[in-house]
Amino acid sequence: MQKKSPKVPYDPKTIEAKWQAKWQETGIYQPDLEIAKRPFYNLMMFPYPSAEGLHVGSFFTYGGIDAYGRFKRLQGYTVFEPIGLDGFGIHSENYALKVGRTPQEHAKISEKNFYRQLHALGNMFDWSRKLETYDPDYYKWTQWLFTELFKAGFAYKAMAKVNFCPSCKTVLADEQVITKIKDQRSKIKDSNEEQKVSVKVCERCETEVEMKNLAQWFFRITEYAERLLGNLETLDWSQKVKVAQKNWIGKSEGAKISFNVILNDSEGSEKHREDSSPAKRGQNDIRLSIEVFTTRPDTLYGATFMVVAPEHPLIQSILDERSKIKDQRSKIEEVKAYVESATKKSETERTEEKDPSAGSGQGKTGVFTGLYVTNPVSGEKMPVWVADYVLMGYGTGAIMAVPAHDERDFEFARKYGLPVKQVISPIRHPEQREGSHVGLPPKRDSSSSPQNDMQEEAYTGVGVLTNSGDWDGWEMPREMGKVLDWLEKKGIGERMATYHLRDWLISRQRYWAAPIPMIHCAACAKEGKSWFTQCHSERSEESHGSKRSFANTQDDMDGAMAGWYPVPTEDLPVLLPEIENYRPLGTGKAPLASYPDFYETTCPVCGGTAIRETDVCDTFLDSSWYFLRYLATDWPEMPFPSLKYLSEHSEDSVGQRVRKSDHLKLRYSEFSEKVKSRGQWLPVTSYIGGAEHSVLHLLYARFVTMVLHDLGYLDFEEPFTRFRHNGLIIKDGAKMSKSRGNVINPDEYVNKFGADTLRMYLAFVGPFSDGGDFRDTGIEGMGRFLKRVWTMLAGQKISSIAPADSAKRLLHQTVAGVTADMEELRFNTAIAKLMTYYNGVSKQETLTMEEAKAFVQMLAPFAPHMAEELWELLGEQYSVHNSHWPEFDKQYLVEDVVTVVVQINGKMRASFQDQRANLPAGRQGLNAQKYVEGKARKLGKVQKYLEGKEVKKVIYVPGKIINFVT
RNA sequence: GCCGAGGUGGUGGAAUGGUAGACACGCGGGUCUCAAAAACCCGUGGGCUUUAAACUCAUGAGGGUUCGAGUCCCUCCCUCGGCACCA
Repeated sequence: MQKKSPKVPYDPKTIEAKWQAKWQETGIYQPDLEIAKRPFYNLMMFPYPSAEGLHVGSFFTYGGIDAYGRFKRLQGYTVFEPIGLDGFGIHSENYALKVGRTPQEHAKISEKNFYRQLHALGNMFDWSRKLETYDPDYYKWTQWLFTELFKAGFAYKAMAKVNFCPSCKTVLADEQVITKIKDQRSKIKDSNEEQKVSVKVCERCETEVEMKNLAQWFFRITEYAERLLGNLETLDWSQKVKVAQKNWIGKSEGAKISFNVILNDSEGSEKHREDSSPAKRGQNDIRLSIEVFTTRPDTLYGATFMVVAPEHPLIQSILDERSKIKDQRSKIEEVKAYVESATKKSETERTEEKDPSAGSGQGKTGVFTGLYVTNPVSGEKMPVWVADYVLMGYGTGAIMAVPAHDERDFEFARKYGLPVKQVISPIRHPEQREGSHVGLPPKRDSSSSPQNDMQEEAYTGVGVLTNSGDWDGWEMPREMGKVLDWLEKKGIGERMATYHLRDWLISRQRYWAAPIPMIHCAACAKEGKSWFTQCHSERSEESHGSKRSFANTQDDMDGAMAGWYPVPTEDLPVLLPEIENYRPLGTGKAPLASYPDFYETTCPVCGGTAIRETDVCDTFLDSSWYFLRYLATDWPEMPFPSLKYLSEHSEDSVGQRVRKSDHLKLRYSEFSEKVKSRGQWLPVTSYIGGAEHSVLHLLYARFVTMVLHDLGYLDFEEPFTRFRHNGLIIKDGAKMSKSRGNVINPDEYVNKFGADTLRMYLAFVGPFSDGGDFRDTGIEGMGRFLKRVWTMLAGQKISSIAPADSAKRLLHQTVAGVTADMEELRFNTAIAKLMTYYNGVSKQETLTMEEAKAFVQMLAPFAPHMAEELWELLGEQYSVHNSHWPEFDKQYLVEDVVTVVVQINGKMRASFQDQRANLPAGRQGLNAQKYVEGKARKLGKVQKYLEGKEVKKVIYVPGKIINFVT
């Protein structure tokens, strides 16, 4: 091949500016959302605009996702690739505070910086449809979403023990609290030991969270626990993320069992009962039993005591009654003191003291309440204890303790000398060993012999029930169903599942977020009026006659939500006012609570004075629906393409009730077709983002989509058909952040090497789904590669003749390999194949047009600017991104099908088949003869060992059977 | 403790059960140059060997299945991520 130097040297700066301008000008990345053929919604998680701007990690992620989108585009899809900013939130607010600007001012600055960097990256973003969550045109609909959730009974305000970050001065959702293992000096006096302590900290600032009792807004995400779990199976998502969600939802199946409280064991309560009027007694009867949740109802006969959480309401009321009895007073005081101290402790303290793995002292604490319950199956009397190892927030807040078969109960029983009763005896399968279809052998065989009640530890393995009346001999857990049936038949218990998932705590006591669009009217509250009593009926059938029955929450809502009204849609958005002091207060109140101008308003129902909610929304609400908004950023009248919304708000909808709203001028006939067409983009075809959002954003987005579906606004219930996670680029083993001072700004690399080189380098350096530690050794190598490609293609005479067969084979094999890699987001190996291809092609005598074009097309996803320039130099029409991904012909993939047979003395000893096409990339250039011989040698070696003979020769004929002559 | 993902040269990392280390970085040598940089060419897991060929040992450790194992199975060790008094 003759090397000619190109007329122009490779100048990424000029090239990149030129093509970015041209893309913008021609609008090739702005698909018409209403006539798109083969729509492909290529979504990436929009960035949270921090002060430091994008770092190389974002280039790694966004560049990779864009490469995938461009690949899809070249495959003939109409790709919609939007971008925006998730700009509300603490991070920006803190930064604004630090530099003494308002968040609004800061947002403007960082917006400019982010969009500049995102432009420089050269992605095929549709810049005509960007959005920012702090834009009133956006958060108007975030607020609308809140009100819709409220109206459907999914939002409620309640007192709850919530996580509070003293540094961020706001409450946090459960999902925003993470457990950290810290090395800490022991808090125990006179101990200087370093010990590992697990601490609950704020996800953002890693400050240890406190528990506070505050009135907060929640979303009933728990209502959807079962569906969120069940649907996971149907989703094409990274396994990793599915597992994380499954764990977070944390379903355990078991039974709810009622235990009757024994009241006649003391005169006092007997007397109390006699005093009671029949009506009051009826009330008492409800309180006379305590429900527990257990996953091991089979061990019910082994339940020897009961433990309730310190916060358990039942215990509180029973204590109140008992305190009337004189001789119980000291007991009561003891219990009260315990409950008080336990509830005061932080979650961390509670677990810290009792976590045996933390190495600290004698585990669990608790006190006897003086109460007894009856074991419903054995009839035995069981003392009721209160202990903080039982959590109010899980199950029913009360457990039946089966010390023989539960490690925690065992520990507690041993400490307080409570009885232990063995009811499971391990199965010994002597001859079952082989065909055993029943699970595992007992975990510990050394430990507890079942006959011995003086156990050393709890036996939690499988086994057969003993000492259990009718149940004796049933095998657990295989025959658990029999136990449940039995309990349900007798009315003692019923099947029940509990979930780790808690309701989504949505309110925040900060400033830079969407105000919660709720109004509280004290006058209405007094009269017990609420939105549910005043406004609900008028829209109940049409709006909420969905699949879900709202009846169960309805009653609660009427009472608990007295005085609360959502801001009417036509009054949205509730604008976030620019206030002077937006610093968080730390009092449990938000900054807006200091601004009467903001919160003073009138009641939408009675017209009296009322107060706005001053808490703001969790920013995860902003991001839970943004992918819907991208499709309607040009529609101020509608949150997202939704026929239901349109029909409710249009003025001339056929067969629909006409709604008169001054600001809504939608015409049904005009919009319905558009809405339908745009709806074809949903659900999102491909979503790619960080795995760190497994249980935050991704779960919330699923929840919100499900609600919108059930309310009729969407016709699908899962937002993201396919989700893949990208890896995280870290620096020196830690996440990049300004506080750590390890942020790598991509700007300098873009300036020095160009965006193409940086994109390609980042994509090449490691697997997309893993990420890794950033280092720039080797980026020059990628620069060299692109320069060489440039030199070859820009300076070379391209021959118009068809490539030779061997060249064609190399090309088609590369195309096949790269195509497969792109589909699976294996960008690093795709690029390696392109480099191998270059190495092969650069040694050829001539480069044909077919080869050059295909090469440029395959390069285009990674180096989009340079590919455009080369495409032009090849004399092709703008744009390479409008061309078509190269095809490959299978006939070139299968070079030789060889069957190798090893025969010794005419007897077949071994065989294998091999197709050159199936060889991995690096081996495709190998000489077939050599390859087969190499394998044969190995085979021969084995035969030599077996037969003592030597393989002397290999006969190899392409496409034919090979015989080894011995 | 439970769940998940891993452990391959000096480095990042390749390998549908079929020549382990593709591709790249780095390093060594060379061409060009007064010299350097750039560019280009050659080499580059260990052992053995002047070189080459050939041989041989190598994918955390140890077993197993197979004609053949980095890949599949079992046991163990280690690293990273998630969850955790969840009844």
